Amino acid sequence: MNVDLFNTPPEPWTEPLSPGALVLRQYATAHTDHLLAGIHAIVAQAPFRHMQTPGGYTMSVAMTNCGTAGWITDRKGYRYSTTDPLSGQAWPAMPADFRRLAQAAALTAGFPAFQPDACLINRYPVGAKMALHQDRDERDLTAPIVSVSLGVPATFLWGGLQRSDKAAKVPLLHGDVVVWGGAARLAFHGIAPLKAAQHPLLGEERINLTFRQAL
DNA sequence: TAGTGACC
DNA sequence: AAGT
Repeated sequence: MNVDLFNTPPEPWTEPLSPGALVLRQYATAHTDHLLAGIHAIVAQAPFRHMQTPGGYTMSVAMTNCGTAGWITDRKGYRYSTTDPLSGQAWPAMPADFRRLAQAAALTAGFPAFQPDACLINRYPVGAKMALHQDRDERDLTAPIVSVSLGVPATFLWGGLQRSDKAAKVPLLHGDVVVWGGAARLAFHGIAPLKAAQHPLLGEERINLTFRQAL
């Protein structure tokens, strides 16, 4: 009997999504306590808020940012801003270990030059969703996207380069990391309405960290 | 920032 | 419109 089976944390494993896109299962699991502590400190400086879309609707996902730049949306459009519109101050700094985790994940996925300067923090209450969209507000589209899932499971919608392409449904669990770039950089993606569930660390919510090289 | 396509 |  191998006692180690019960004491060794799970090794991360990798699942290809499409050319240029990879799911790194459990990649962040060993660091989630630390990530959550960092998020709590960031949120104390830059609280979650429900932003408006250019169409005038309020997003169901609550957002904040850390890093040199933060992604924002309002009636005027989508963009990156070096300041938090709520405070007029710079976004909280990106913790060094957040950045290292994102860079290590990018390296594993074949993007050794990733220099993230933006970390969008999305909080999904039960029922929150994100419609299919492309991440296209970044300056250098050769840099990948790194997405870290925390809390209750979600269904990631992974589409193609055309909005009309059928999206695959990919379950994303606490600690999973998705990296996409290259041929997949402009793939449409989203999140299905969050189903009610309980997570030991996060209760009824999901938090997603999206690392980007924005500037 | 709109123009689409899906659609009940 | 990262919306319904």
